[in-house]
Amino acid sequence: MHSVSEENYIKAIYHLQKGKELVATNDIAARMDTKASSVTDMLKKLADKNLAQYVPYKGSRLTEDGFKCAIQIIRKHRLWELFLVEKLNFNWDEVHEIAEQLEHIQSQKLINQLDAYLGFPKHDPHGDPIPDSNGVMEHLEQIPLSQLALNKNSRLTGIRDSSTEFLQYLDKHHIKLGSVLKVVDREVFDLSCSLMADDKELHISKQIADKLLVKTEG
Amino acid sequence: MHSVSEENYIKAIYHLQKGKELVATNDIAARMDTKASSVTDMLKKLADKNLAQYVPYKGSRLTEDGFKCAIQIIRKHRLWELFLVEKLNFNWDEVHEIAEQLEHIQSQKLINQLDAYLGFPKHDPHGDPIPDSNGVMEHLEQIPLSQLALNKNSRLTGIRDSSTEFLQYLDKHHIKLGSVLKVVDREVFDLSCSLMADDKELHISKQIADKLLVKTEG
DNA sequence: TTAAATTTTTAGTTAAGTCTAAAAAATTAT
DNA sequence: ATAATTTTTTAGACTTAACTAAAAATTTAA
Ligand SMILES: [Mn+2]
Ligand SMILES: [Mn+2]
Ligand SMILES: [Mn+2]
Ligand SMILES: [Mn+2]
Repeated sequence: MHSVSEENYIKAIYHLQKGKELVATNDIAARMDTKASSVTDMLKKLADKNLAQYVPYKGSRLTEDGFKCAIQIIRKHRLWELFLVEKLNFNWDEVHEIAEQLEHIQSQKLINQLDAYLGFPKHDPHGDPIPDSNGVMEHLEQIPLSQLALNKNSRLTGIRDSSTEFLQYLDKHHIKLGSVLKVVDREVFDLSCSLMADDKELHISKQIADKLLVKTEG
Repeated sequence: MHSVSEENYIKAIYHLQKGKELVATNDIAARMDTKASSVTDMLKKLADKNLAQYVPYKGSRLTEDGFKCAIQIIRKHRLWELFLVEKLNFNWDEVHEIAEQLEHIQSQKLINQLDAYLGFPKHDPHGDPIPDSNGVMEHLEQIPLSQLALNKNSRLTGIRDSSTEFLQYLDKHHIKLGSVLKVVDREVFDLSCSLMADDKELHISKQIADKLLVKTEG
């Protein structure tokens, strides 16, 4: 159907589109570690195929078709990540690279069977929602820990950074999805926080607190 | 490491090499449904990379490196096929195309974990041997049913054709790996055979009998 | 509101992998 | 042994997806 390259551009636009009207060419180039001129070329192709709307010098956005395509790729990516963790004993910091490859395998039946095999899961190993076969996914009400009121109990439901480095930082401090987090103090100077994390004390920077997405408890 | 295209050529040479000293350029082209001129181009590249030995106008053969590479691709192909059948409820006639894609996923850990998950299987859904992580695979003593002596019991251990059409023919007649086959009569005229297949009578052409690989029983 | 800086596009190359058509080599038949 | 046929290679072209360098448009700053 679409080339691997096209799929990667579609995915990048999808992720950058959050909120914005139009996605800047340079932002796509930065995210994909490529040159802006290459992006422009591809945007024209995606526009020809009616996968993206392209306004020269202004930016681009996915069309209905492009959006559907993006959702399917993300569905595949997240199902494969979960498969690797649940069935093949991978750690959550090892799966992204492999899922980047697996998400381009073309077979509707494969992905639907995999979904069933995993029990129609709602979230991937990083807490991100998995679209169902109709492209519908859960929207979680979650806020960054940096915005959580003092002494309020919360549970970690997601993260804003799935890089190996960040995931390993969390592993090191025994923080995982579902961990109970409470901010007991927040420094006015640098907005760093003192936490109770699953009954263990921990002090983290604002930079980290921004990346921890939580749902308030009770 | 190697491109998908390179891997496909390596695999083709491997499969065509059986017995032969050198593989003909045209044979590779026929198997890959491409043109001989494209094959020549690739053979030069494989030779440059020391994956194949290329003798202009004579043919080609895999080097030690190329052979090892081929075995790893075949290991992946067959493990994925088994995964699809065993875990995702695919039929044996549906898995080849998908495995053709999955065999190019690059991750040593992935394939070793998959192997372990499947219980270090020795054979794929079509009876073909699966190389272990060192590239070692079982060599089965098996003969085509067309060469089996009359009234000798045998068991189906492999097939020489994994096309959807042939696999569906076998399904239709309830023949599967492990089926007990006995040739009760063979026509002198066309070498077609009357069989007892798992206690059911069946008459098959020589063309079919050539494709059924069996191991004699008792 | 003009000038400077930034962003984006265009133009021209490159590399991988494919193709067709023609030339060269090898094989087979006379 | 020569001719005809088949196989293989070469030459040149095309497509996709990159790149660099230069031009054009937009945004920001003076
Ligand atoms: Mn990921
Ligand atoms: Mn994820
Ligand atoms: Mn196969
Ligand atoms: Mn097989």
